[in-house]
Amino acid sequence: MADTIDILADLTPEQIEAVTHVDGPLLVLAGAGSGKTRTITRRVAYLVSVGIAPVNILAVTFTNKAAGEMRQRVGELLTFLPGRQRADVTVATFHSLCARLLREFAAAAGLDPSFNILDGSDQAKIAKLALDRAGISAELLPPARLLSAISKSKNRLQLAEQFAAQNTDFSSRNIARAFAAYEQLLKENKAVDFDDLLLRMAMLLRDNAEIRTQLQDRFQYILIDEYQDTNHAQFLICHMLALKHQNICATGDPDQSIYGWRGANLGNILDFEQHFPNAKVVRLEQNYRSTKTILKAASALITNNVQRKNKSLWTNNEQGALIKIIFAADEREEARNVARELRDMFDKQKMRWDEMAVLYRINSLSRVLEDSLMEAAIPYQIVRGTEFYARKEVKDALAYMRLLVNPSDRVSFERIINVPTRGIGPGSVDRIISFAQEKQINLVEACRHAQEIGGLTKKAAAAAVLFATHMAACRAEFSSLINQAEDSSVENIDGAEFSDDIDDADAPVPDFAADVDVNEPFPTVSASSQEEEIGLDGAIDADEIQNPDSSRGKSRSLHGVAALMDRLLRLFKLIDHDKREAEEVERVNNLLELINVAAEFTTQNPTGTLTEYLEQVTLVSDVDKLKDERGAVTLMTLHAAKGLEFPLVIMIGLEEGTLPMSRSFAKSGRDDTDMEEERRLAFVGMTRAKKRLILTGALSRMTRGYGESRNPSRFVAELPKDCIELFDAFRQSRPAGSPGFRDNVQYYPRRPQGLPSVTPDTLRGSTTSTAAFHRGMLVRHPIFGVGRVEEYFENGDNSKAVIDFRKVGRKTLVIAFAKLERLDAGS
DNA sequence: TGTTCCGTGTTTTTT
DNA sequence: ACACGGAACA
Repeated sequence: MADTIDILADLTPEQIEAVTHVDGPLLVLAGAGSGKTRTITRRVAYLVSVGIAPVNILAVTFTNKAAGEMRQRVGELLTFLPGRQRADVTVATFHSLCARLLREFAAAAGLDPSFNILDGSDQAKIAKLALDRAGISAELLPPARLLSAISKSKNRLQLAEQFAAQNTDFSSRNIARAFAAYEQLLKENKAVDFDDLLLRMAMLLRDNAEIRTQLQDRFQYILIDEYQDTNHAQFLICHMLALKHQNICATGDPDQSIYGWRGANLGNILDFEQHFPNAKVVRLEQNYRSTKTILKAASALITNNVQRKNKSLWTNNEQGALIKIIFAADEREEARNVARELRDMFDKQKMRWDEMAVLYRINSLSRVLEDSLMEAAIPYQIVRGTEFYARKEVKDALAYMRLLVNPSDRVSFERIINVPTRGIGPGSVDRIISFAQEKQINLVEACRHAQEIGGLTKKAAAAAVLFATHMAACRAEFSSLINQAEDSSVENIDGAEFSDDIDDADAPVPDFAADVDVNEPFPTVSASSQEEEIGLDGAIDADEIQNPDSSRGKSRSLHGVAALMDRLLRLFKLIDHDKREAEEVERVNNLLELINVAAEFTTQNPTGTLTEYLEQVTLVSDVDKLKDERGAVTLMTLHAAKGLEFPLVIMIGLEEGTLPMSRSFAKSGRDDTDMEEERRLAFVGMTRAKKRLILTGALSRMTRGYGESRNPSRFVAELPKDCIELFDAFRQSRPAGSPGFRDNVQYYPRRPQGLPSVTPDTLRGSTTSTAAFHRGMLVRHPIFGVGRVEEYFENGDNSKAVIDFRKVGRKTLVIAFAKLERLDAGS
């Protein structure tokens, strides 16, 4: 029926073996860069081509981005199928798959189908509350330690009770009590954490034979990617799903296991053949990605791990350049070295910015780097922890939606009941919450009856009632989007409950709200048009928002979640038009962007509910949002880089204490499991590089304000001498026993004092006159956008200006390199 | 009640 | 050095 020629085109014999193995367990041990993604994608297509129904195929990936890409590629390969069926293959991450199934089987899992999924910061809040409730001080048991203990326990499918039974020492008894309080709080909030998604799914499969059989028959062919990073709960889930039909295909690479700290169990992949007898094993050892030099160095490094299955990667690629190793005096100089190397690659090797990446062990290392990249006018994008969905205004807006779906969500309620400030202080909030608990009603319901709550000020009570009224209005208007919450609380709902006519009668929009034009949507902004929306005086034009695009003819109307969000922002006045500071402009832009995300969601998912939307935004990770941004260097952690590749990779912070991290130093008498994971992390980083690899470090690094002296990483010393060239800033002798560079040391030319780090070559093309700047004038920077000059220091070629950029805040720039464009004369 | 300022802890890595 | 939470003030 299908064109299997196409599906098997340009695959190696080993890859074909993996692709065409249809029935029975299969383990694909795929070395770095061995074409694994391609192999499993083709395998899905192959299964369909031999007549297996797409609905019976489940592919589990590590990130949502990987899932999206696979869905797309599989779709492209399945052109022989009608479009409708192409989308029937389930491609998901473990977490999103479990979330989906737990909603489907909520009753059996003992969950409310509209449960919230807590993100990291919500989890931390709950942990603090739990400690509070259990009467344990945060210094006796730090919230982070509690959370890690809970997470470990849940990975083993143990809840508070079993934890208490198994651990009886003093510290564990405290943890057990806090754990129980934590679980109680989750229940009250109708919330689950990330680990719960896995644990509850595993328990459901274990305890409910009927559902287990049903899902086994639904997912007859299962593919699991990045199998080396699965934890015990995930193992149990795939094991139970695959038990009946035994068609499980696991792919992974033990040498790339870097999530042991999160409970990943290397035994899952190492013992696959014991778990699934008669498993076929295919090894992919040819590397298509890197040069011989890079591959040789990475292989040499990983050979130092003892707990390891031997494996030899090889490649037909060119020999390639030596790996540069550059050590600097301190982290600022290291950052300048990085900027110069990037610039060189761009200027001399004609490499595009988006072909380069800088990788580091911990997020905090990106700070200095950003400064020097800005100074050198190198465009970059950062994939990091504090990003879009962690922004306060974004979390606030999402909390409104969560509360709408789930009026018992205390975390969201506490977050936004007084945002924007409406006179309901902490005391009033406590009273409302207690009232809700007493009367066994949800929090929004409690607000509706605020007049009956003793101890509230008139203002607070009125505000609470109004809040409830607005919530009810939204709920009514968008009932078709929100239905799941009703499902659980109302028995045998008839359709009329959700019909439109109930809106006005049940929950009228209060009159006073008429001053907000609730029917006029915000303009949706695309990234490119955002700049235009910002007036030169630094504030978004309120009229632009209120009367969007009438002049452009087509007035776009918002649908689905985007429309709901738009309504929420207006109804609850989440955008303050009076504040006209740069900060507020950014807030507004973030919220507009959030509307865009919602609109996008509705486009891709026309029948998507609010719950599904919220789930998506909670489960996306940083890497998922990594855009293929043309013309920007990518900065990210080594963990985030897994699965990616770049022609040039620069790894920074190659020091003892940073990579490897100091906590991984072998404790006396223990094995060095942690150290081996650090080595794998370095291995993953190195094998991301296709053409060029540069490793850098600093001999002194600022930590908590003061400089600490550092030694070069042992991993550098483990690289074969004929693969590397050393550059060393200083002749300093190093402490005995530290890996040193006594042989063949070339010295990096030191930068003359007082000169900027970037070579004068970079000045070519810059036509900026340094004399033309003064306080108050508006300028545009190619990367940071528009800003106002706050201070200007004239100093010849080294003139600097402090500029307050609307988007990125205040920066100090060297005029000669910053390529600033004058916008007006200022005032 | 809301805002500002100061002292404290904080840095692994993430679904 | 920085961000956050608590205390003091408006």
